[in-house]
Parts: sequence; C-alpha cells; structure tokens
Amino acid sequence: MSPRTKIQLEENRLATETRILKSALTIFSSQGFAGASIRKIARDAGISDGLMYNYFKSKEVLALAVLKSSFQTLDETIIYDETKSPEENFKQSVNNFIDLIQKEKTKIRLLAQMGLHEKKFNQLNQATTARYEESVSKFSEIFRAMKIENPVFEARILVASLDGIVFESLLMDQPFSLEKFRENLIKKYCT
Amino acid sequence: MSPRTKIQLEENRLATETRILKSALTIFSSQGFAGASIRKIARDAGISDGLMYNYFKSKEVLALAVLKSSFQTLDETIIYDETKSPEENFKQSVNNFIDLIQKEKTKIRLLAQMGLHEKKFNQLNQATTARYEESVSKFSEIFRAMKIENPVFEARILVASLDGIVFESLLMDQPFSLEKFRENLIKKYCT
DNA sequence: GTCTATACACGGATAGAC
DNA sequence: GTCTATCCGTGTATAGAC
Repeated sequence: MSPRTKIQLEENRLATETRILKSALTIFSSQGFAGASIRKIARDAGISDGLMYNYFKSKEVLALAVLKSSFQTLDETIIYDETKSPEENFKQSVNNFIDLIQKEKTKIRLLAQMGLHEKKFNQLNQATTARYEESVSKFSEIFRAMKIENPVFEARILVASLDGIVFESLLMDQPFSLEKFRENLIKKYCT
Repeated sequence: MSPRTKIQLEENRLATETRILKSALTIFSSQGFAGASIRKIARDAGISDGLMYNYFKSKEVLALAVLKSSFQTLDETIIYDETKSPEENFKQSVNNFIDLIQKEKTKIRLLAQMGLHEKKFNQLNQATTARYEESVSKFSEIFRAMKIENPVFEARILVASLDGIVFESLLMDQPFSLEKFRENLIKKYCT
C-alpha cells in the first residue's frame, strides 16, 4: 500500500505539496488572505488541517510560497530581442501578455488580491513596481526602434492599457474580447 | 447633556451613521470584506459593537451600504456634452477621471477589493461592466466627432489606459506621475 | 440610543496517537 | 506522513440594563 523506498516517500511528499499549493492558489485567489482558511485549503487538497503545518509552518508562509510561485510565472512576458525586428518584438510581447491574462487568470487575481491589502505583503508592491518599470523600458526601446514619437510616453500608455485590460477582465462580467484587443493593437502599431 | 428634541435625536443618529460609514469605508477598503471586522469598524467610529447592529443589521448590509455610496461618487466622470467641442469634452473627461483617482483612492480601492471577491458582491461586477460600456460609448462619440480613425477601438484603448493607471496607482509603490500622464494624454489627442 | 455581557461558530495552531 | 482531538483567540450577532 504505502510506498517503501525513500524516493517514493519524497515523491509522495512533493505530490502533496503540489496539491496544497494548487488549492491554496485557488482559495487565496478567490477569497483573499483573510477570507481563505487553512481548513478550506486543506479540505480542497484532500488532507487534514494538522498536516498542513507539516508542509507550511503558518498561513502566512503558505501565502508567501503561493505568491512567489505565481509571480515567477509572469517572467519573460515583455521582451526586447535586438536580433529581431521591433515589430516582431512588439507582436511577441503583446501576444505573450494577452495569452498570460487568459491562461493565468487565477494567479493574476491572487497578485491583485494580495497587493490591495494595505501593509501586509508590501514586498509584492515593490516587485510590481519593478516589473512595471521594466515593461515600460522594454516597450520604450521597441517604440524608439520603430521611430515612434515620444516613445517613453507611448510605452506608458501601452502598458497602462495592458494593465487596464487585466483589471477589466478581473472585475467585469463580460469583458471586451481580448482577441479583438490583440488584433487591433497589432494592427494599430504594426502597419 | 443629551439632546432633547426629536430633531436633535435624528441629527445625532445621522451623525453616528455617517461616522460608521466613513470608518467602514476605511477598514473595508484596506482589509477587504473578510479582513475587516465589526469590532475594528466600531472602534474606529468610537462606538460599541452592539450599537453597530442598531444601524446596520449585519456586516453584509453595512458593506453594501458603503459600496453603494462609493459607487455613486463615480458618476458623471466621462461626459459628452454636444454643445461643447469634442476637445473640450475630452479634456474635461480625462481631467475628471484623473482627479477622481487622486481624490477618491479609498473608495476606488474598496470597489476593487470587493469586486475581486468571487461570487459575493457580483452585482458590483455588473455595475462595473455597465459603467465601462458607458465610458467607451462616450469616448467613441468624442473620437468620432474628432474624426479619429477607428473611434470605438481608440476609445477602448483609452478607457483601458485609464483603468490601467487606476490599477497601477493601487498596486504600486510609486506609480508614474498622474500629472504627467494627464498632460501627455491631452497633448497627444488635442493637437 | 448606547453600553456591557454573553452565546456561539469559526479559524489558526499544537499535541499526541498511529 | 497522516489523522483526530483540542486549545484558545477572534468575530458575528443578540439580550438586556440604563
């Protein structure tokens, strides 16, 4: 029944940890830090409350773990590869971003939920600021290479638009079609 | 000491209710629905827990009251007045919106906090969707009058940018200067 | 209208058996 | 590694005195 070798035990432990993280993501994302409970998460992951503490020593540690792994999946979205044309970079970046909204909605919602909490988790706000600056900087390069006027401001507008459609797709019932947004954006800047 | 006439009693009651709503706004806004507690709100408003229930019969009813009053202050932001030039309408609307972000940050944070909560408060998401459509529609009219190409999509981009800077000013440590954003936006569309 | 006291449920965290 | 039992704080809501 139960696994016998050390390796099997470790695999089992890893599998459980993965299940916990997945459940934690779902619950934290939809109910926020305060609204989520160890009980709900444990039940969702199919384990007992007590066992949770064998994996994560507190609710806050668990939240930080989920946060960290969620934030990592956002890496490498906006790119500026000098060996490619600026239009290619633009298309790729916009596509990456919009794909991300669709595929990682739960993680993005989590980051917003946690980020809105005053005081708690303010490392997150710093990280978000850094990511923003990086995105603006990359799009500025792209726009400069495309000879677009006022490239830095154009980049800020574009990044704001992208952040805006994130906001909208989180907060609205039927947000405007992301596909149309993608098409129109590319048409606007790449013709 | 205590007021004797009926009118004074009513004024007193109204004053207390106002204090409760103000405290509730602060606490709900920074800690979300689950994170806020009747105790914290009552303490902040300088009354006892029990008295809260004399004004609002449950935490949820209180939240809905705060939500409603917050949502109302967002009215009349994006305008389209046919007796004025489209440029005037544009400037006025953008100015209204950016002023709103600065002045009503707490209320906006509240709407975001509550809106991110899955299931609960989904009337809010419907209202947000309606407001979005209305904003897009008004900016579309403005852009059409300005002979800008693809006015509806341009309106969606603009509204997304505005929503984006809301998002950014809520989630980032030092968001990009709203004043520069305002200036550049107006320069871009009104010259 | 306001307070204090209290009932009662929920949630975080720990202990100890298996 | 996993579960059950349990402690204890916190929170919503109500009752009753003033």
